[in-house]
Amino acid sequence: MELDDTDRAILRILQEDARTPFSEIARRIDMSSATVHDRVGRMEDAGVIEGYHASVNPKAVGYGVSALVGLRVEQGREEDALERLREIEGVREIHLTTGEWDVILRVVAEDTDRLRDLMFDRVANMDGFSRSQTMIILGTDYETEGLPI
Amino acid sequence: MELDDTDRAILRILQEDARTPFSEIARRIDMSSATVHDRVGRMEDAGVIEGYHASVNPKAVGYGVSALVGLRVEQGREEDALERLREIEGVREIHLTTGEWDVILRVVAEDTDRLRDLMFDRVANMDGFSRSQTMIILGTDYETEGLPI
DNA sequence: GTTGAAAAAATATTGAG
DNA sequence: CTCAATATTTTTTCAAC
Repeated sequence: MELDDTDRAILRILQEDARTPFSEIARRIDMSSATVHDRVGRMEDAGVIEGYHASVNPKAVGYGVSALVGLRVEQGREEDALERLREIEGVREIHLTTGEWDVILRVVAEDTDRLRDLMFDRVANMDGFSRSQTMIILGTDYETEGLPI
Repeated sequence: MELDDTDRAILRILQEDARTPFSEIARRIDMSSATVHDRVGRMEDAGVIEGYHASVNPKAVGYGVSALVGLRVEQGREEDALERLREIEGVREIHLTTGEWDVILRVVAEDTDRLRDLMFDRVANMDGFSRSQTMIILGTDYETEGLPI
């Protein structure tokens, strides 16, 4: 789908605050709210907008620790290994990467003890991985909400 | 702020779809929508809910490549280095980590050429970093929307 | 594609238990 | 804290340009 400047302006606003009323978006981009409605609907249908999500403070729901985990996968075990990773609670993202690691996970845990349990009981001892490294996120200095559009 | 099971149920729904009408949430958790409204407002005020964001398909807006970038920061240059990283377009997250890297960035770029520009012109040659490694994300196998609540 | 206006639906507010 | 009822605002639809 081709996006014009109006679409991009709408996306910028919705990335920032997905609950901005269409009437307010319309006012800001100087169009009618029916147009905004129409364009948003088309971007949703086309998969440009993938969804709307509340972002929840991890600490408020008991997750004190985040980490990135690099993994080396044994040859031929990829499919199986990934499938088991997906089932582990606390695993939020699984990325296939170039460089030092084949897979990088992003995980959350209640505290460092639980993170250790997660890593040693469920990941490190899991068949199919030859090496792992846990990089605990001490703090997140910066995080944009969305892409530069 | 203390969260009870009702609050958590609301958070689960809003993480999944931030535009779910309060009336629909009320129906699902078997409460009135005024209650939902009240609880959501309090969770917003308390910072439990940090915001609502549309998630945009990166490819649809021209970002074909994502990467994780590990960086080593020279002693005493941390503040200054981080500040300059924040200003680079395409840098979406800056995490301070334990382990092999001091800082891990998450970046997006239009294509691998642009990623190379970003990395070599703007990051690798930047003062204050002694080593860097770019891990291109070949694909994301799995990504949860939000936390396990 | 866009619009203004009407209809439908949702959210915000109020007052009381 | 929760609710029902009401007031307000937003979303959605639609004929017309």
